[in-house]
Amino acid sequence: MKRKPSEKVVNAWIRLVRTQRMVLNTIEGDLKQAGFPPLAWYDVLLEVRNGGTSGVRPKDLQEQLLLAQYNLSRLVDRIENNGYIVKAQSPDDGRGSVLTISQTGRGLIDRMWPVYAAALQHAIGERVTDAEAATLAALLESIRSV
Amino acid sequence: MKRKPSEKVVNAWIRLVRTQRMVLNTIEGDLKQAGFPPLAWYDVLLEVRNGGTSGVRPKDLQEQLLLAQYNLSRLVDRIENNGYIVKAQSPDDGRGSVLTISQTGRGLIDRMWPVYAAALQHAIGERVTDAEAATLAALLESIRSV
DNA sequence: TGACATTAAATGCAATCGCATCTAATTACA
DNA sequence: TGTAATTAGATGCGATTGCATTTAATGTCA
Repeated sequence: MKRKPSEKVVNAWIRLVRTQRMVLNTIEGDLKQAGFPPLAWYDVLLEVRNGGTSGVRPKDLQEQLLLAQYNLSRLVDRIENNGYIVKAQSPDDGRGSVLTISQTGRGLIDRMWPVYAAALQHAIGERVTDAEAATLAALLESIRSV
Repeated sequence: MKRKPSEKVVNAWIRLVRTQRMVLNTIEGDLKQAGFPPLAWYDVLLEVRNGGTSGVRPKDLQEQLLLAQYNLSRLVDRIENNGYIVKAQSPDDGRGSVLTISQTGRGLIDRMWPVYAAALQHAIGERVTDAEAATLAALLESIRSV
């Protein structure tokens, strides 16, 4: 088993970081420009909305979004303090809570999407074909952790 | 010109973020575990070392690494305070400075690399072929800003 | 069962980030 | 050339992150 990555692997990693950073910077910039909260809020709201009426556990969110426990905890706090999600005691597990999206949360996510979408289209959609995007996604997926 | 990204583009972006986050988390974890500073220090040291004896301008570093101006300014401060780089007045431009790597900086970067390399190999190298890594890099490159 | 390990989530505190602004030097150009 | 506009970099201050620890509830297993 090799111990050192090949040049190609290192280069792919560098490109991965730079590209992600670049696209993220433009998205965050556009969102802020439009008066919206950071992208992380959108990510949380989307997952919570997908959880429907039964809600989502913070722990699951954490793993889904790959955020540190304390970061997610406080991110959820902030979003809740702004009224976009509701945090309730979990009926199944006394230690945990369950998050559901509020009506204003639905409104926010719906208003954020056009801005987010336009930024994505401009930063990525206009630069690769759909087939290339699919290949890219597949390659990235193969790197995912076991 | 389309205004909304296709499903494939959105999916590629999601994968891009998650994969980058996952790999970055493991690298940062391994570096810390080994008692080293964050990856950003390595990035800076590498660029500065590549600048050789003539040094590197913070502004160039900033664009290369896609960091915000104030973040790079303070990052450079911290690295300098730890003695790994030297900041001198630029001879060409009275506003700016020029960074060069110190002997201990060279030592640090050399000791960090094996840990960084092993993490990269484990997180990426063992999961894709060299050809796939090259394709990945090329696709990411095509997303780069004009 | 009952003690012990594990897990979900919160939190105090220090470090870092983001924003807005400032300073000093350089560039543009009437 | 003199003045306005731009550029490189630093910095005060509030917000967020990271680390370590805490609290309360579950799981485990003799």
